[in-house]
Formats: sequence, C-alpha cells, structure tokens
Amino acid sequence: MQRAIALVDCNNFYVSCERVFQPKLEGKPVVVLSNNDGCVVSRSQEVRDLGIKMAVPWFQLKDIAKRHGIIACSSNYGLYADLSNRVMSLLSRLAPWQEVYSIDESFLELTGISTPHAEYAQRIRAKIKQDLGIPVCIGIASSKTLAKLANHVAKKNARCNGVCDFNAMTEQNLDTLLESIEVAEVWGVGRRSSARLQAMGIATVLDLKRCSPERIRDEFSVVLQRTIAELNGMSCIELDNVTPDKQQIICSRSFGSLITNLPDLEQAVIAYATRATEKLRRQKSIAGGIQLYIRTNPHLGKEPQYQPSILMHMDEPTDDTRLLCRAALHGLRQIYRSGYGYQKAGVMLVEIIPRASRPRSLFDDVEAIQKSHALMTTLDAINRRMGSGALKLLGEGTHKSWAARRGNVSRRYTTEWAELLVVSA
DNA sequence: TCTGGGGTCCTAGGACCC
DNA sequence: TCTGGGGTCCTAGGACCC
Repeated sequence: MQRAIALVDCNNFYVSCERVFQPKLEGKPVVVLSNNDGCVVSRSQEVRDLGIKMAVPWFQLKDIAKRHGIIACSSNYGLYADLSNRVMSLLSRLAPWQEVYSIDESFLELTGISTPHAEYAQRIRAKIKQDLGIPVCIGIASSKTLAKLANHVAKKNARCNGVCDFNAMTEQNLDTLLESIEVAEVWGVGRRSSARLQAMGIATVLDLKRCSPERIRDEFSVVLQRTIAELNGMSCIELDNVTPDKQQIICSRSFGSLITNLPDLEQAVIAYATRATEKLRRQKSIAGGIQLYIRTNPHLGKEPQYQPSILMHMDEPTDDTRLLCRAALHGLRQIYRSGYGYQKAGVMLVEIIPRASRPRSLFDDVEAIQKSHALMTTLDAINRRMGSGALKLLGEGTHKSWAARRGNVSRRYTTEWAELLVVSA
C-alpha cells in the first residue's frame, strides 16, 4: 500500500487567530508584527498581494500601510498558542497518527484510510473552519518532503481548493508539476544551498529529484541526500508523535529602547532567566548550565559594536530560579562593559536532563533540594492561578523601562478571565 | 525614532588518549 | 630533511526550520 502522509498547515496563522476574535478584520489587509512591533511575521492574503514580504521591518512599511489601510496587530502569543492547541487536539482525533510539527503545522498519517484522501482532507478543512474558524490547506504525498510541497501547491493554486494529493497524480504529471517549482521551495533547501544548487544548474524541484544522491552527499551533506530520496517518494523522515523535551531553552528579547546601564540589564536578565526556568520546570527538567549574551544594535553600523556571551556551569543541574538567576547575574557582571547602548539580551539553558535522572551523590544536600523543589512548585502554582509574574524575584523589578513596545495588542480572549470576549444581548 | 524569537541537526577541527 | 595512526569527545559555527 502506498504511504499517505498529509501536511495540514494553517493559512497565515497569526492573522487568522486575530480574525477569529475580530471579524471586522476579515477581507482587510492585516499583518501581525513581531516583538517590539519590529517586523512582519504574518500577512493576510491581501497584504501578500501588495507584494509585501515576510520579515520586513514595520517602520519601512508606514507609507504603503497608510495608502492601503493595512491593519497591524502586535503579536499575542498566548492567544496563538491556545488556538494552536485546539487545532492540534482536533486533528489528533481525525487521524490514527499525528506529529505536531510547529505552532501552525501538523503531519497526519492517512495510510489505510479508505475514504479517498482528497475528500477526507476536505472534511478536515471544513471541520477546523467550522469549529475553530481557522482556514487550513492540506498537502498529501508519500513522504514528508513531498507532502510539504503538495501543501505549497494547494496554497498557491486556487483550483486546488485548499487540498493537493500528489499520490493521486501520475508520475509524469507530477514531474511536470515539479518542473515548474523552484528548488528553493523544497523543505530543507535554504538560501545558501539553493544559490549553490542554481550555480550547479539545478534550478527546479525536478532537477533535484533526478540528481545523483552521492554527488549531493559529497558536495552538501547527508541531509540534502535524504531530501532527494524523499523527493523520489521514499519516506526517510518518520512521523514522531511525542514531542521530545527541549535540549536547550531560550528566552531572549530586544528592548523597547537601548539600555546603557548595568542595573537595567540586570533586571532584564533576571526576567529572562526566570521565564526560561519556568519553561524548564514545565517540562520537568533541570539544567547544568546557563548561557548569557548581550548585544548592541547591529543595524547601527556606525556605532561601536559589542556582543559578548558567557557560559556558566552550575555545580549541579538545577531548576531553581534563584540559582540560575544568580549564575546569570554573575556572568552578566563579567561581560558587561559601560559605554555601549545594548539592544538585546538573551539567556539559554543548556545541558538539560530530566529531573528524574538527576545524578545522585553522597554529598547531595537532600533537604536543600527538597526545599527548593517545594518553593518552586509553590511559585509556579501561584503564578498559574494569579497570572504570570504575580510572584517573582525582587531583582526583576517593577518599572521596566526596557520593556518591549506593543502598540496594538489584542486581548487574550481565551486564556485570561479578565480579557474574555463578552457578547452583550 | 523604528530591524523578532526559539529551536534542531550536521560538520569540521582541536584536544586527548593509546 | 624526515615526526604514526586511529579513535573518541567536545565545541563552535553554519545551515535550516517556523
């Protein structure tokens, strides 16, 4: 039996989330902006039609936005994450096997489902649209890489009506189609590789499909070699339906304005380390190290640049906010130099292992570990009940002069009681 | 004035060992 | 003049993804 893998991908997901709760945005040109209202991270079709590219700085679009009445939303990740969970949960009930691939994409195993797959996919689309208000497109093929391409086709061609099934095509028709798609569209072929491939005369997906795997392995890597096999319908990348624990946990942000003094940086670093450690505890892990970096604004080319980083090893792996913050502060004081305007800081937890596999030693201070665990559990419980940040370390501060700008943020309709959507009669 | 955030995997090269 | 060979582990950096 031929393998059938579907890729379900939400259409301009963040914009679609905003539209679910603000129907007046329907049919209008809408963008969602990154943190600090910096760059465009999601564009409605109307905005794509204006030729506006992904990741363009918003301030460069002010004119065109005014002319066309583009509506800009600040990003509201709490809302998107919640809607994503609902989409994924619904999908999990519609297929025997699921891999949640990203916030807005999921692979589904359709092999063995007797309903014609394109028809089945249309039912999935209708169900998600009806229950959650989110539009999706679906690509179906015999490998993940091909399913991604099929999804691309489904999105681009109105004739597909949101679904494209490569398995239903003849080899010849599929090859003709692949010949019309640029090699850069292939999953795993980024800017660098596609430029090199082009230079080698490999311009279309079909060219790559027909390449010698050995040659590609020699000139690129095993990764791209595997891609060729996948393009030829041999499934090499399996569906993984457990989300593995993170091996590193990052919290980094640009500041709303440049920071020049150490105390403000210390506040930010404590805030970021606190967030990262919360994520760490959520996956029941402990970290053996914490890496910290600060950096000036690279876009200010004329200014002197400074972007140091430092890695601190913990005596023992831990999930205690106090210990990890202390280590981060210690590192910050080592790399901080006055005289620079800092634009961004980030912390990364590394050497992450499950809490359950904490190495034991004779010298463990069992009581201290238990106390720490109890305190952190309480801290998390209070913050869950009272809202994130209700209880925090004093060093994080309350006046965050450096906090990000968010000009037009929607309410957290689904996750905060105080921001529920109330419809009056 | 204004340029995101969070991840994974692979490879090359150095340190170190026998 | 001429300086082995093979293996492992770790790290930094590149490339890619959404």
